[in-house]
Amino acid sequence: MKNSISQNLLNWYLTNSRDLPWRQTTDPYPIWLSEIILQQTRVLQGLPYYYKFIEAFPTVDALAKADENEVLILWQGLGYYSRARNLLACAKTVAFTFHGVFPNHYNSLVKLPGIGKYTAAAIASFAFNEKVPAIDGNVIRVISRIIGIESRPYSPESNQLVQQISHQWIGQVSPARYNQAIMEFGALQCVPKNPNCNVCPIASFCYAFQNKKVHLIPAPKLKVKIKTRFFYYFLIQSNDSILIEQRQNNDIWKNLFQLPLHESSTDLPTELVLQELVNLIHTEDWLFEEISLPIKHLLTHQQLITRFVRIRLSHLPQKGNWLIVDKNELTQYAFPNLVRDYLRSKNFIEPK
DNA sequence: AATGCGGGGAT
DNA sequence: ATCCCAGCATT
Repeated sequence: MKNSISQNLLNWYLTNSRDLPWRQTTDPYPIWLSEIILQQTRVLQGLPYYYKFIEAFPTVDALAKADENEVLILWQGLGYYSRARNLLACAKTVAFTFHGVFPNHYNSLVKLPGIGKYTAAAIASFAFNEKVPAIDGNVIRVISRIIGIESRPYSPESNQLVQQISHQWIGQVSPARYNQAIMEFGALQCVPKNPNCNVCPIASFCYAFQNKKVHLIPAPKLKVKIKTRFFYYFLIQSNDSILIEQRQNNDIWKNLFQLPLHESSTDLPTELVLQELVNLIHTEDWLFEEISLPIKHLLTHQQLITRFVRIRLSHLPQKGNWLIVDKNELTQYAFPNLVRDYLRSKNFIEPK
């Protein structure tokens, strides 16, 4: 006998699903690519990136031959850049170790870089119809509300229950369809805030709706404390060339490029900022042009307060990992949004 | 089990 | 402002 809730979800999906490019195929390459792009990312935000990647790299073998900066340039602006680095690492493994053929089981997929439990289940079910539930934020919300899981999402109790229910519901229907349907249901109908339960086909089975707890389930995540960092970037120009450097530590924007930076944990007066500039370039022979107002850049877990200092000097010093690049070559480097937007505002990079 | 990692859209 | 998104890797 078919479980009525999963059957309702599939029926709902039939008439409410979006037409998305990676849903028209069982080829694991576009499915994998879309899943990596969509980790912690809304479909509408990821869609243009998906098209860019498919066009630049039509196959996993083509992607495997790219160099990392090339991939980061296409990824620039999407965030969580370890996804891009792992995307390339995974492509290389598939292309060179598995001769261009994706593993076709969950247990093999989950070992690849950048592929965790959710993504392995998504690929295994969408491409190979393996019966493994893909459990993402949407699924946790939908199941929590229907069943009435009031413990915090991702807690052991919540995980245990969601797993159990998922296996039950995926049992009698097409695994690929079921996973698509419940996620789409969470993304479009059972949304986090103010879902329209009046048109919900499952409301009569829903614990949260029946008990007027839709706004209480799932329980809110714990808040993380936001750290503040002060960045002072130096646009150091000589003729049409400027200095850039690659970020290398285990920190935000790893492997992306930026301008020479001084970082501080406190706000600094302009004199001190200029003193730090002198410490960096070891010369007093420069022409101050301007210092920008502080620009606030919000990340999930920290806020950056950034000022850009623009100077000119007669010739650019070489130091550490600094690169001297012509302004016409800047498109060959991947920058964080913050830096790219500033370079754009100064016409070093063409407007979008 | 907790933490770090981006950027943007919806409310 | 606040929440959270087709999560993963590291500690």
